[in-house]
Amino acid sequence: MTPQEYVEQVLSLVERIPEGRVMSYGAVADALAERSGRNSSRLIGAIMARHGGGVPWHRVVTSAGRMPPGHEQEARQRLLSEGVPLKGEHVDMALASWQPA
DNA sequence: AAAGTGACGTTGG
DNA sequence: ACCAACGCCACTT
Repeated sequence: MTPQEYVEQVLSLVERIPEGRVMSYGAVADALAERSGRNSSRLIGAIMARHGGGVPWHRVVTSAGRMPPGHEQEARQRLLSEGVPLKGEHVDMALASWQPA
């Protein structure tokens, strides 16, 4: 699978994250690991940074529930408005974390 | 081909 | 609970 195809897989998956739920970068990488032969949370971060504009990027956070550097404001507001359980400044991963069936 | 890079993850202080 | 230091790994130069 070419890098471009992988990008499409990642974006497709992010589009399937339901409102009010989130996935960590690592969880996205894990979910596509078998299909893609890749498993790097850092790569997901890079992909979201460059190609995340058209998908619900705010539903992808760090494993600790932190939001992307430089977009904390925007992300927090969007998450709040769609009912993602927050715990102070971070997402309550125990409640919000989702993974595909 | 080799070195640089980073919306990460984990661990130890 | 917060942060720095590492580890990591696939992309980019």
